[in-house]
Amino acid sequence: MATLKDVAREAGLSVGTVSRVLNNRGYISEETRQRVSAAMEQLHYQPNAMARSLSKRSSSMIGVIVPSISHPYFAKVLSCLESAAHEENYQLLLFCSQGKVSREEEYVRVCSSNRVAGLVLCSGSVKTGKLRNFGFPVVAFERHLNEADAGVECNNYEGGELAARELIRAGCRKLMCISGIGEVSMPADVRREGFLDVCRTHPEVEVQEFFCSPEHLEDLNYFPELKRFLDEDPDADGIFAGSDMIGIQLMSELGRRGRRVPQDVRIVGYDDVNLAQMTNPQLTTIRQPVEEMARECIRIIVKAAGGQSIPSRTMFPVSLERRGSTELADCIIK
Amino acid sequence: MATLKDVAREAGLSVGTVSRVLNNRGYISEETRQRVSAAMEQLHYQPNAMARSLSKRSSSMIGVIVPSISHPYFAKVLSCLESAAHEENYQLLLFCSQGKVSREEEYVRVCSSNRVAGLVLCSGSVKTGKLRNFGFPVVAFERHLNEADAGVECNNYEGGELAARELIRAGCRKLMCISGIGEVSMPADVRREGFLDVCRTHPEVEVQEFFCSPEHLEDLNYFPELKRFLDEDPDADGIFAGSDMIGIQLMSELGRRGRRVPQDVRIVGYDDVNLAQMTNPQLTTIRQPVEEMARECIRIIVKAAGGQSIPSRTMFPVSLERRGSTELADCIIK
DNA sequence: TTATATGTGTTAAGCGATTGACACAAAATG
DNA sequence: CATTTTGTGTCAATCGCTTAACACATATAA
Repeated sequence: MATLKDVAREAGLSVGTVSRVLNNRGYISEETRQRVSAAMEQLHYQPNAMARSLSKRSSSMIGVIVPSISHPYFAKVLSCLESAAHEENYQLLLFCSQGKVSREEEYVRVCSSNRVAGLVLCSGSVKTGKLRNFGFPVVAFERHLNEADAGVECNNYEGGELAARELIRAGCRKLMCISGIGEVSMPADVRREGFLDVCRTHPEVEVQEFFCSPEHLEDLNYFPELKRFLDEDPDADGIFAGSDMIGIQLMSELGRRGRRVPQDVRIVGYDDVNLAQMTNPQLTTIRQPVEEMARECIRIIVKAAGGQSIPSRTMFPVSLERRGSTELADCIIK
Repeated sequence: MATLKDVAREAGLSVGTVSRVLNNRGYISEETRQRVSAAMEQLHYQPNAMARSLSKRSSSMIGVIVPSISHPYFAKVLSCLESAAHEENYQLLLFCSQGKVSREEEYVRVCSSNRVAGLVLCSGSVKTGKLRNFGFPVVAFERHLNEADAGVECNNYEGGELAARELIRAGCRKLMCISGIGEVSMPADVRREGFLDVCRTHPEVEVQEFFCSPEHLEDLNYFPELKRFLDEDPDADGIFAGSDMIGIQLMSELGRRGRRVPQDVRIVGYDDVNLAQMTNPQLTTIRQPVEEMARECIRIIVKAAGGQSIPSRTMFPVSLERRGSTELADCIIK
């Protein structure tokens, strides 16, 4: 492949000058610019990103670690991150931890090896001291910060509140709250708190709590657990699902049991993945502004790369997307 | 960050020796190995992948271009690719073309800039001459080869045949064939051919063809088109959906119209994304062995990186996954 | 007419590794 | 004892690009 030197020779210029053109430094005449780009064209020159990164001591790559790629929520996050990164001329180095801490740690090392400009951590939580001083910022996406340098999250407490109010508004009295993740200090925890706090102000409603184990982030199969929950509490009339995936599977299972949504039981999901609009009825859900959140992550990393200081915590609002699973009227017209 | 030099100093060895340990070249005593790894530990040394790549003139990164990340099919492909790449100690550089050729071409250039070990192209098709001689192999995933160096695909013709036979077996006589992509020389084309060829051998069945426009790969919303199709041909009793996403939305829309699946109309999807098992009824579909296909892609690139020659075309078999959307009996028991 | 701004070239060091040539031990083998 | 194998060190070049220092033009402004 052609190198800078070749381009310089072809253009009849020195390497220094060509490099100046590429990096827009110092004074360059229009004519020189033309000659350089002509030569680059001629030779199909592609600057060697490795060499550049080596020189600059940092690359234009951003690491991303997700627990699962095929989970629609993370697929959406990934998609938004890619789009935001592209706008800033960064590339994504993708890693899937499958929820395993050992893989997470390995991937953090690989990121460090590759001198990424930053790391977006959507997965678990590497423990104390493992993250600091890697020379690049670590941004936690919808995770508790632990050792990250910054956190981007949405208002999960408010999300829980919205869900509870929606079910109560629709007339539900016997509620179920199914949390996606059982571990402590996860976003799902805060959602549950918001939900339960609202319920407590309504003495007429009654709530049962259930927990799905976190390993289902990968296989996405919540059916066995959901069946158990529904067996245990068969006549709930309103269910808050900790994620849309739980909500969708819940509707499918309820259908199999002959319970109609929303006539017999109403469901509120969480995340607003695009699948939530592809079920019948469509799933009412708490929407996270994932696009904005992803953009913020990238912006933080770009800022840090530019030597600027970064906000340690950014919180985004959520909103209720009312659809057919809580409102009969919404079932009719699409 | 610590460099090789630092490690050498810390271990009381020379740079050459340490490099030998890292790359397992020449003779090294056990004691030296110990001292090196102790020093690396001490200094939290992470070899600089940029420097290494520059020296070796190739990196351990593999580029992947998909048209959409949030599409469950590509999310699955991506997930399998990541897993396979990890096994071979490669990393994934992720790009989303959104179906735009201009972005594809840009991304191919970025890959070239980054001296990737290879590129897996799951998206569209960069035209003549744009791909050859980049210095790394381009593997087309479920795409026609055009200018790629290798292709990995599954037997789409057989998939179409299987779908037709399944619907006919179930007693359907008035079929619809909805192709996901209208363009020529796409895998969906071959699927349709297989489907139609089988239908032709059954004079008692009648088929209507429909085409969805390819832009829905990104937004995933096929509803408007599907509604039109169903309006046009409201009494079909068997539908072959060109992809599971089409199949799922079809079932949702049919539900809204009061048509029962599988009693009134039977559906066969394509791909077997995990969502196909989360609907009610579950979706019968043609399964692609995506895991194996992804592994093959990575293997091809690793082979090429090792200087070996690579197969220009690899085809995998598909299989029918019979579920509730074509078989009433399968609706009852999960 | 000085100064200052603008445009270009040369040179050399550095980024952090890899790699090969060569030298020189000590240990194992014949 | 001579030879081969094993283990380590030194040195220098290379990968392709960035960047600073310095020199030398010409053009423009004060």
